[in-house]
Amino acid sequence: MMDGKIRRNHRVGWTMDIEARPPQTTQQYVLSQVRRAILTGKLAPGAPIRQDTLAEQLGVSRVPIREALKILEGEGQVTYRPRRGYVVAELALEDFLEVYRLRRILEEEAIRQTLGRITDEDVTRLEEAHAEVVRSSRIHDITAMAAANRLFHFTLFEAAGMPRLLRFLNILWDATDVYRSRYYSEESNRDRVDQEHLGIIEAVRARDADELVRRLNEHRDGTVATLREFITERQI
Amino acid sequence: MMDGKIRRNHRVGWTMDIEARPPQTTQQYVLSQVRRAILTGKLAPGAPIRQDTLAEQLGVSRVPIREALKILEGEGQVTYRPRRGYVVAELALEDFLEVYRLRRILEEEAIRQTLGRITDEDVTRLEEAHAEVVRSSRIHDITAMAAANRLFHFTLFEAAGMPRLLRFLNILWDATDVYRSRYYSEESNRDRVDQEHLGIIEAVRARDADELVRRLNEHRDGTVATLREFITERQI
DNA sequence: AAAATTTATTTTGGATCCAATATTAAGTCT
DNA sequence: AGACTTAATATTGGATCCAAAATAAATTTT
Repeated sequence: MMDGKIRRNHRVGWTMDIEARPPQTTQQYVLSQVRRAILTGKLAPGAPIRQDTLAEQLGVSRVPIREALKILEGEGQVTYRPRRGYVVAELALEDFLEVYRLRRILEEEAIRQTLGRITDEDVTRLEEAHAEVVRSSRIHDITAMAAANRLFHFTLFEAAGMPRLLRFLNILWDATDVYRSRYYSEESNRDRVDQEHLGIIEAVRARDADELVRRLNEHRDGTVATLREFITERQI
Repeated sequence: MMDGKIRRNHRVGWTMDIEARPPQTTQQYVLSQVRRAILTGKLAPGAPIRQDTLAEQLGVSRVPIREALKILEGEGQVTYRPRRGYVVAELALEDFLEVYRLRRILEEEAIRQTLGRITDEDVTRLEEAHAEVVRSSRIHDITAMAAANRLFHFTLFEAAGMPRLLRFLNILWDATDVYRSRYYSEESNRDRVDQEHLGIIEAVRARDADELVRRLNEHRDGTVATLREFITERQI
């Protein structure tokens, strides 16, 4: 085992793309980095998370690592067994379907609440998010598209003004982030998303709740059908 | 500030009632104690949580405290602001209503799933839980009744076999634990609960999903109506 | 050689120490 | 006195150190 001194290298030169100014606290920095590592597959599902290794890689001590891992545990992104440590959570087909089933219910609730109180500003932000989705879709920037897509949907969810519901939805979306990115890597899927978003915006503009719910369900079911295959083939 | 050595007194003589054998790790111990403190009102909503003080009281260092608080933050039991520390979460009327609204939706989903796969053993456990509710209700043991009541409902939720849904429900129940205990301190409320549980069991036995959902909603709405007043008077 | 046992190594959990920020108190100026 | 500035204190965040448990490797036993 190594035990050289910590260099806190993330304050100086760090090569990764986003993460412009480092977060307020180190744990937040660690949290975002571990999130990214899981998302990009650097930390693969089922892989144990060695605190020492991670600490060394990020140039921090183990303390902020542990606190960040506790948060991820709460979100179900990692699983924890006392004295055994943390493991990147695996998503069986069953779990995947549960996530989408819960999303269907909770998103309908959020959406209906939103439609009753949505402002023109919200609609504008929705359209802007959509524009960004299209833009990043065109240039094949999967990461940007995933982020923009999330912003698109959460613009609607946030407007509901239900913090716990929002938190649950975030957790559910996080759980399948990896797979969603895969979905966007197919051009046909990207085009489909763009198209469906248009229909969603239309329903929002018309303040037609039932139609909106219908379109969102359709939108969601489309991804589920495709992603199902990714999951099952991973299982083999 | 004091800084005497830690005595780890929770291994030896600790006066509190439950918590027979101490949990595997200190953070688990801390977690359960802080939970209890919030539940009993020792840590009142809005009150800042001083890590040093808490550490001294529990006879541990601040490290497990911090990890436990991170979990509670994830559950929304405490709020956190970097460099400012943790505060016991306050539940405004709005939040309270959100919790029950989400419970209504999620519990219906859990229940319907459960009814399709429930075993006779589950029903037996449900009846046992009910018996325990009645027993503790009779002897005016509010804490025991709250625990038994929770077991009663979660026997149904667990049988659904949906881990994320179960976790969400736990979070929602935790958020209003304090108020539910108050509800049970009224004898008439306790009797009402016992009665309604009988109806619920009946619907489960008959495998009548719609009837079960209806009864559960009624059951829930009853508490909401009463608890609403507790909340509003606290707000003043 | 395979199983069981012992020893060595790794890894986690917790305690203590130190630095940085936030909060409070004291002092200064108008 | 009230507002502003500066010093003192309290509190959090992070690093390091140590003990206990788990895992891996080596040894012994059958």
